[in-house]
Amino acid sequence: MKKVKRTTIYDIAAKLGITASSVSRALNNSSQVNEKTRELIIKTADELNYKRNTLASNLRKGHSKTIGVVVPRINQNFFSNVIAGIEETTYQKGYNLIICQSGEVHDKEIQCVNTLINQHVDCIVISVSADSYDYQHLQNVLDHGIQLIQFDRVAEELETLKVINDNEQASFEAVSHLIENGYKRIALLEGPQNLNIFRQRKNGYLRALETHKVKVIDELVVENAWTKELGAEATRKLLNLPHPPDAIFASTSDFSALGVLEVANVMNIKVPSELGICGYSNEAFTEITSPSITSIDQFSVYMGKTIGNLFFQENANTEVSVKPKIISIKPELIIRGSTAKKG
Amino acid sequence: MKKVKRTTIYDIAAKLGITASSVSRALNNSSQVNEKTRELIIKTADELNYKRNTLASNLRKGHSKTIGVVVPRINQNFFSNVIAGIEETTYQKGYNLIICQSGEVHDKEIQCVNTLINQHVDCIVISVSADSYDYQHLQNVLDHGIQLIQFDRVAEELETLKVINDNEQASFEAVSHLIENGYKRIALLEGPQNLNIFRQRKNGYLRALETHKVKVIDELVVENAWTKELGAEATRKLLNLPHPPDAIFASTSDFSALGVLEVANVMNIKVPSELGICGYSNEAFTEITSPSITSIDQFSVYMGKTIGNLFFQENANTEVSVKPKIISIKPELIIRGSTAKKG
DNA sequence: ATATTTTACGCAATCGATTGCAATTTTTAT
DNA sequence: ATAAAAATTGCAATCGATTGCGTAAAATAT
Repeated sequence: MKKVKRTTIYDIAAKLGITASSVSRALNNSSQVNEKTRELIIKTADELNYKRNTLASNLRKGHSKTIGVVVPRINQNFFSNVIAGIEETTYQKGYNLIICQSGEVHDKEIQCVNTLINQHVDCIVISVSADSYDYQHLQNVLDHGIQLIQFDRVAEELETLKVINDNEQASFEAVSHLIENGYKRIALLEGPQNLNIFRQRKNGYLRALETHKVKVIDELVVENAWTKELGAEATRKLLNLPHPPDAIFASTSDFSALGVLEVANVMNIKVPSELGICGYSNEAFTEITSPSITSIDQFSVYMGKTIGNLFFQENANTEVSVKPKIISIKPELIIRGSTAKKG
Repeated sequence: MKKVKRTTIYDIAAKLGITASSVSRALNNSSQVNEKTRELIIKTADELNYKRNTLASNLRKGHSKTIGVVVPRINQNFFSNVIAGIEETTYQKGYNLIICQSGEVHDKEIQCVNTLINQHVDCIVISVSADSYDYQHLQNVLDHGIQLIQFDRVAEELETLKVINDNEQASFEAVSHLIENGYKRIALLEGPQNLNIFRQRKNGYLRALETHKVKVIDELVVENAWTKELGAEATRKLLNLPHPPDAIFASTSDFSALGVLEVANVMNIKVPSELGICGYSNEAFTEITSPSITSIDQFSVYMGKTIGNLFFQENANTEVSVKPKIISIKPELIIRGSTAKKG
């Protein structure tokens, strides 16, 4: 099964007693080939089970019709949804996706990016890993004339196309919602502050407090409560405080929020009457916990589609691109049982 | 930003007054190049920010170091996990993944496969879509000398490498578990029977009944209860039967099982005392419903890793491959609250 | 110092498809 | 029937890297 000689345009040409040029032209719908010979060529190509060698074609044409995607983890809901969205829009235009996962490790992220540059991808779509500390590798992408689109977690200082959520506003609305529902002492579980998204979410939290003239209490802000376990741990500490919070905004993820809920259950603290909980991401499970968890939907598949469309739109521009475009998608607060103090 | 001329081995050669051959050899760690010139070459390559053109390299070498993956949906837990597993094992050997989603549509699946053949991928990994009715396109992959690995949903009649779950055994154990826990009338929600996995699961169900001398009741077997909604609908019908079941095995998915649970709640039927529920896939949420749902873990990430390893293992064999290998992974029954009749 | 083996490097073809330009054939105009 | 224009097709270079073969240079042996 190894050494199968695949048929090339030369084979077709030979069989028909013509040149590979004509075959190539026929197969590419060039107008400069006779209709009858085209039909003949296509027929024999079919007979010989010809499949174009995209490698050769791309090498000659100088592009790969391929888009590289780098995400921390493929099998994380948000990312797999974004990827699905990208795939959907790009596939129909004949583009393929090469997927890499950085595993939240900066060095692997660099490796991935380099591989993609080697592959001559036409565009790299990336959401940086949590421990990224410098962005030389991304600058390098630009230097190689490769389109770069950052999404969600972005290096703000780099002038590239960006597709992001308006995290600040979403957080603002979530916390405002908590305040308006009568919660007074709202804790924040925050993520690594080197990532823009977590900074923004914190800002939204702070702005909401300020707007509603609620004092910020430092001990209610917990760093790096990222996972369910860390969320649970943070919650235990918070609820054992002399002045415990009456609501927790798990700005890091719904998993974290789930940790909060489980600890509340164990400690026999009633949600939502004694403790309000709001998560982030609108994972499927938020709907089926009891009570269900208020969360924020990021429209991840739509985000993916937006990325795909942005790429084509920018590519259509033969002009020098205008200033780096930033598309911000407004997330939606999904109100559920876990924040229904009044109700 | 468009027309960036990338540096090639010729540029490096020119700058150093040597030939591209030597540059190529140096960069490929060939032994037939002087150590000092190699260092010099690598140094200048670095200075000029050289990145190998993988297209050219692969064209010449006759392979692409790329593996194509076709799944119904990327953003379905099981599949994204398998993909993550494949990526992990293949990435470290320098292979890239091209991902396509068939969207459960046969024609798109064919398109995807053809694209991948064009791309000269070294291997195609596929889980066929639900409405696949013929497998000419897969035969075609083989005819082009491309390694083909089917997983989970496979065309059994095709002699290819396969990595599957032992669905039959898993189902058998799940249903046996229900019987042993005292459930007498066990309904089955089954999936499209053109897919091997659902046939096997049904077989396991039947074998369990037979083994425990329980009579099969036709009206308790419901076709195509695939999604949460369909699961719910089927449940409504089942529970309104003159002789309703006292357990439902949602062999299609945990989502279906979730539909069952929700309907049971609405109808005020107590789970697990009045109705046992078992799902399939061990989705994250099965753990957090109340009661939590008994399910079957498929070890999806591990499955992905197995696929990756199988590819390399087969590729190492320069010999003609032995008879098509089938690797079966034993799923694990995860017993939770929804089937604890006795407890 | 000469012969022989190694080592290092260059030459040129190759992978398969594309494309500018030239050559030929066909069509249309005169 | 002849000239001019248009439509087809062929020729040959090109994309960038790799590699078999040959030769020059260096290292080793005699």
